[in-house]
Amino acid sequence: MKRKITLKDIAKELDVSISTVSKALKNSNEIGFDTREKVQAFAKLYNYKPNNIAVSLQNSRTKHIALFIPEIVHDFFTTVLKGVEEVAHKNGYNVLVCVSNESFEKEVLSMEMFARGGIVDGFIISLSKETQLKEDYNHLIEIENQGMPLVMIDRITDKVISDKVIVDDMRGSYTAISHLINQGRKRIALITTEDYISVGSLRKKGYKKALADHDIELDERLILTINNIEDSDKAIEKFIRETTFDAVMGVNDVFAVVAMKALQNQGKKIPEDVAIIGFSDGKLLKYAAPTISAVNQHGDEMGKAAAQMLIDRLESDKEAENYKTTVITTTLIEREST
Amino acid sequence: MKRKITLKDIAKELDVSISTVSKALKNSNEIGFDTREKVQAFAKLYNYKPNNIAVSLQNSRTKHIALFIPEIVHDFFTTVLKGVEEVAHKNGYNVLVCVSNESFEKEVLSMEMFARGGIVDGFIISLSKETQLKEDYNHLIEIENQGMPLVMIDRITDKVISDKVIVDDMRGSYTAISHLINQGRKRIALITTEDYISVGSLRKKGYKKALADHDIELDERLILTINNIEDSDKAIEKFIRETTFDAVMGVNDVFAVVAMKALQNQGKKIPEDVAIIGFSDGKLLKYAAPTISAVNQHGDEMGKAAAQMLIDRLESDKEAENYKTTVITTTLIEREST
DNA sequence: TTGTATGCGTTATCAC
DNA sequence: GTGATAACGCATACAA
Repeated sequence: MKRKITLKDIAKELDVSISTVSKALKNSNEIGFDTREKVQAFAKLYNYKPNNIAVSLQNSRTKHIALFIPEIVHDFFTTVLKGVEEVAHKNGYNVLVCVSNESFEKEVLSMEMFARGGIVDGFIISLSKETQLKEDYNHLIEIENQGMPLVMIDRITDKVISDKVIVDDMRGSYTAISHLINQGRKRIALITTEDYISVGSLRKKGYKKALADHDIELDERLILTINNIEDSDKAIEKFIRETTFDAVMGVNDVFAVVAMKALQNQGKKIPEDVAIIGFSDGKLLKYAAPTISAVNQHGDEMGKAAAQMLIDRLESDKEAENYKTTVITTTLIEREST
Repeated sequence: MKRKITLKDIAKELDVSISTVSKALKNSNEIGFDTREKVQAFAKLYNYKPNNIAVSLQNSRTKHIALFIPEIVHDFFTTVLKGVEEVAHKNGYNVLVCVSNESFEKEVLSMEMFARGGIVDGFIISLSKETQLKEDYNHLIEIENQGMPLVMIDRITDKVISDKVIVDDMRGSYTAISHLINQGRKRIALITTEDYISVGSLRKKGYKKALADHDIELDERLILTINNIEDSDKAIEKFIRETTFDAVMGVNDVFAVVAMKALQNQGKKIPEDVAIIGFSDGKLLKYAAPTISAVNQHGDEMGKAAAQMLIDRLESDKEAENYKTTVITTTLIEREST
């Protein structure tokens, strides 16, 4: 194990003091030109890099940020990660990823360990399903009490005051449904998640508002609420067998694509018989046959925005407050299914 | 900013020395029972957690590992990340993710910074395309020279000696093609990447060997090499327009699904007219219509294996050597397209 | 212009 | 049993 070279090593080798080396490497003009040259040359030669740990201990900042996502195998969160990583690296920060797997416990334990251990400087989190169900946000509040910046993204809660990045879920949904209505669709179904999932509930609201604004009566039988993701496929198939409609929106990509398959199996033509729209920025809808229209959430933009907000907090010495909520605008991607 | 509580704080509060507190918290029986109780109670009350940075500085181990992936918006790497994260956390390690974006430069710079800065204890890496093209692996060799463990995964190189986790690409491809042949397919096309991508070239080998072993003459015109991922869609469509075959394998999920769509647009029935098979563990093939058969690479297993190998190296004090290559077996998932 | 001393929070060694 | 001290690698206030 080739030990890493330290200031001390350079100092000894060049027969100067450690602090001289330290200053020389910072090009401080406290140090004579010759010494500076000499030290810098030597450091370059031996490829000296300051030990991050020591620097961190010194100023108690790790230059690491944590990103908590509920589930990685989900195009949306993947793009969020990509966005976060990009902005973080650009600003000299590293990203620690924690996949909560929708588990409250993992979210809480990991968060506490990251926070109290001084492992990261701040957090970006998209809440786990379980957390949203329990409505227990003490771990987040605790983070803030410790003075650590926190940015919530996508799956958020109003119970915690912090910076937030969301998408205009309600509006996106509203626009999509309006689009379907304007195309002449009358009976529009919705496949959604249970209400405790913040985004699902907002999308349902947008759906309802669009219907109301266009004087279409709400028919609760056209709304399918998936409570168990495991057998969502079966639930959707059953729903489609038993319900008739001429358009359907899924609050994510899988719901939309599963619905389409079920409809096709029933001999329905897409989009002639039934129009379909989903939520996603991923490949699933883009490569479906026919391609499926989507409300694009711009996960990468959200990730970038969140990272930037967090870093701004970290770099500013103001005592925080005046928390902001950034709303990323969804865009409707029209494809063959509508 | 509520300062975090330290040993010193506890010591002062309880009027004992810092080292007493330190030992008491470790339940050392050097310390009297009463003092231990008292200290531990106090620590629990104030939720004391040792400062990781200080501990790291002490023993020069961060308990962080870096995962380098070329591209995150790719189901395979996503599942790898999931696997790595799971095993890492189980063993008390955190995962720093770096997305190289297929860029040699980003790979090298990030790697050096992680290594020389003492930010992580070890690396798991899947090489960027550019790195494989340049065949410049000095950064990896440098890592090893510094005595830091390195595990290469999936996109690897023989030029660097280290622990490796791969999938039996050649065999997976061989099995898939043989399967097609046994079904009576005669003209089997292959959509692949350029040879410098290690896995692409292996999959092509498996393809060729399967043909040879079944006495089918190789027709180079049935092989499409995608050199620019950007316009792969167009290249595939053109290929399909100009070439006739009764089966096709794509070396990833996108190639397979794009091929299917192009074929369907031509009025071909899947699988009656043309059988299709892809490489992937993601949703894209699973939710296609018809569902597409796949060589499952088990990204999560690979990730888990890689993380375990790395951690084993880190926790063992042996002077390394005897590097291992773990081969994860692919499995053929038969779906509707074959 | 350079060097000394101190501290960041721990752990470990050694003395009391 | 308990505590003082040094050390990890660096930065910085303060001497010289």
